[in-house]
Amino acid sequence: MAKILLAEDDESLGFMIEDNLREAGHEVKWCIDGAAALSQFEKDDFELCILDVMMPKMDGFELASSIRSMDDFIPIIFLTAKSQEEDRLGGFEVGGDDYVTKPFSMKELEYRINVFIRRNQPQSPKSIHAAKFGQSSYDERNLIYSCGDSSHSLTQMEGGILKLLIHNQNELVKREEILEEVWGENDYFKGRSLDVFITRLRKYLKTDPSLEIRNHHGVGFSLKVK
Amino acid sequence: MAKILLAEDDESLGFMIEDNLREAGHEVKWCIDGAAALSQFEKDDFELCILDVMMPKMDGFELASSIRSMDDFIPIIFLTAKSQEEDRLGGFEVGGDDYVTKPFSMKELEYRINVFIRRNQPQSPKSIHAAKFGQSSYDERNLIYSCGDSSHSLTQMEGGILKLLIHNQNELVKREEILEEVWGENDYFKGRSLDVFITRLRKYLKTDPSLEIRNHHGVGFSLKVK
DNA sequence: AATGATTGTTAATGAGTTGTTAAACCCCGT
DNA sequence: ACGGGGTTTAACAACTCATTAACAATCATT
Repeated sequence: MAKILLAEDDESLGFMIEDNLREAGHEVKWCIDGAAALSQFEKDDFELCILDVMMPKMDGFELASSIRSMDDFIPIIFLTAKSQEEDRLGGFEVGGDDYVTKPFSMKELEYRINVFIRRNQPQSPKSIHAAKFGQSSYDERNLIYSCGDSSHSLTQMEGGILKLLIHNQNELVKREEILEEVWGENDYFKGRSLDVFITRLRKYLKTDPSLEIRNHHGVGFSLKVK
Repeated sequence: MAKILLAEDDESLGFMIEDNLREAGHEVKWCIDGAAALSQFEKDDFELCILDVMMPKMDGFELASSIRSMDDFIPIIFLTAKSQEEDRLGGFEVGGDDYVTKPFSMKELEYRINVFIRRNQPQSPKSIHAAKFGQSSYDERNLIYSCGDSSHSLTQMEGGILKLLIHNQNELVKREEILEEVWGENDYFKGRSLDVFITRLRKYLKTDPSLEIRNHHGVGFSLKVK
């Protein structure tokens, strides 16, 4: 499910965590101290870090800030024996995302891991993912544009373009960006197709007076939401 | 910073949280029970939810799963007085992302909020392309020059020249530099075009009295910012 | 101050881009 | 092969904006 870096000096605890996470379908690299974890992090690509705070050689906070300096985004979860607040806040200060206080159950740790994994996977297959904009909404998965009570189902191309525009609403999206994203290629005729679809989208969006697709001559389009 | 829905039935605690979050720059809607929070959520667009677990009419978990059925992504943080594990896990089960156990410090809550806000931001690294100069700003990506509340959309050439001048504000930019950068070639006629665009830019920039495009005879131009 | 070169400004031109409609094409299932 | 939905191409109208022209103002050099 995810590739996880685990830094934990307690042998039996570390082993148990590693084992449980493997069981849960994750790929785990367990390091016995902070220094080992750091060099492992540099060598390999992980999706999530679980760091014990109290460790020999390099503690969890130090390790976290080293990791943060390399990767601004990877989720970091601390394991801490102390429950004093200053320790927890210290963890957030060095760029941690969460902490679990010992003793903890594997179930809780797994839930916390899943929160971040879910967030890193932009689309979960089940979700409805209906983006709202203006007085309308667009369901990307089912390609349905709705305004008020009326709704209209879009084609692949229409939907792809609208999705891009919504994702960058009030922002200019370059012609080439759209062509690359929706068609995968950028030639003269695809460009003319794009214009055709823009016309169609404008027709659909006419039901919502707060929306407007603007052209920026020679550059691209933007979806203006009043 | 973020638009937050707060559901908390304890009056004094709710007020204090609302006040603190406002102080921290957030926009907060505080609801006194779960039912009120749910109808508020339906009416408005929030970026994050903070839900007390124990509430009259509709408890936090119930509320959370209603919210989840509408929005699969919005971060949900629970406030819980109980520290029993089954309660925490229940929170994750209905789609919660985090919980804070009472009593907690505002600092800790804010850190947790920030974790999720930070994670929700990275979709717009492009919109920050707005450079300020004088009392104005120029959004390079969207080719929009704004001064005060008025704004004007520029063409490619206008934008290219202005960008160069802003990047070298109060510095002399040679004619040939501009021609090379914007047109890719440097002949007599492109030079005359440049002069035309300088005129246009001067017209736009007239709204900002602290700005002036100066000519350096036989050399180039500079954007003077007082 | 006189001269020629450079720059400022405005307006006209025209090449190229976009908007729109309609027809042709293509793919898929029948 | 046929039909239907979706995409692409075609054709033309409408528009935008870079360029050019034409002339005025300014500057550098003498």
